[in-house]
Amino acid sequence: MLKLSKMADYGTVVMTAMIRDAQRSRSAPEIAAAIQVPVPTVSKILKILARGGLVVSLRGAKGGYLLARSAEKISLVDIIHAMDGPIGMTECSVTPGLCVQEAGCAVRANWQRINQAVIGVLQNITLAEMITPAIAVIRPVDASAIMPTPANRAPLPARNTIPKEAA
Amino acid sequence: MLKLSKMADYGTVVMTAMIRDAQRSRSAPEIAAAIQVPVPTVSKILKILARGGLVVSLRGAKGGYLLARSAEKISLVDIIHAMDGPIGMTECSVTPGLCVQEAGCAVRANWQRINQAVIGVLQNITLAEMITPAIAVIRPVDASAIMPTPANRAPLPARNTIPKEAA
DNA sequence: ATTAAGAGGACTACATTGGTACTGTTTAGA
DNA sequence: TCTAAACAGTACCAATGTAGTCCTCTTAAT
Repeated sequence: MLKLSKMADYGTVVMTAMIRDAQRSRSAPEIAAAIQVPVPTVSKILKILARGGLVVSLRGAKGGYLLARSAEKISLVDIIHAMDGPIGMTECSVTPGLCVQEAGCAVRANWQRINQAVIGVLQNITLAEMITPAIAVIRPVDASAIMPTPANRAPLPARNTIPKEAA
Repeated sequence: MLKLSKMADYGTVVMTAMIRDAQRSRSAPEIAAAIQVPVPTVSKILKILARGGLVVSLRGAKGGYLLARSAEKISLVDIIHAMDGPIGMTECSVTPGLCVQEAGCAVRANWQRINQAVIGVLQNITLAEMITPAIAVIRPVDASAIMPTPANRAPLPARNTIPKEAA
């Protein structure tokens, strides 16, 4: 379904929970309680985010986590990248040398551009914006694209085998 | 890693292989040979594409497949949607009612808009463009186009995808 | 009638994901 | 100095999803 992992999803949730009163450090159990997610899971997520440099950890008693920088300076790509790794629509556009026909493949180059466009969308959305009632602007995309959703159920032209499902 | 499935990837490859001489029907084995992918796999992909209305099948001896419409009129969302199902960054932005959390979840509404933006990028790229040396443009857009999505002010029951846990 | 081709499932093997547990390390405070 | 709270790292398991194959049935040209 082309969706990001639950962990990346949780990642944004965890981080949004840290925006308010951002200078106060919070323990994993506290955050877990706030967002209603099991403590071990939240703990795991925070560790990953910490490794990604998005949150800062304070060890020891009275320790906890803080956002590493202000929510306006954290983008969705940052979070997704930390939680899920690189964003790439196709394997070959991230890891070269997997495909026999890489050399003469125009498709691959195009996928790489598309990746950039998608990343662009995500890059321009900040953590801070995620808790606003409605994102002000989603900057880099293609306008005419937005319009309606797919609904492109093809008209099925000239075919010779239809009877079955007409029933 | 936020990537689309191999099947969707293959889907685009299969379809690009059908662009040249598009009015000639091709059998699954023929296409498989052209793109160097096992016949059963290509066959499966073509069946899915046919169900999605992107290719037309001709049964019987001398049968095969044809693009259902011109490559300029087939977009990447069409293909991805046919192969992978709906595009949604988070589960909750596609299937409501999965998450136990406070009602004022602005995050969810924002994910829905982001989805639209990503879909927008994909929708504006045609199959025909995928075989050009480089996509002409991925035109920049302004998000006001994205805003006018239907009822966002709906009573959001759930936050994100949080499985039933708080028993 | 024969045969090439697609349709539709069923099935298997594998990889990834989500979630948990355990052990160690750090540090505030009694 | 001792204790307890809290993070760090890793290993593990269960469930799910994906990729790929195969088999049988139907369709249609010759």
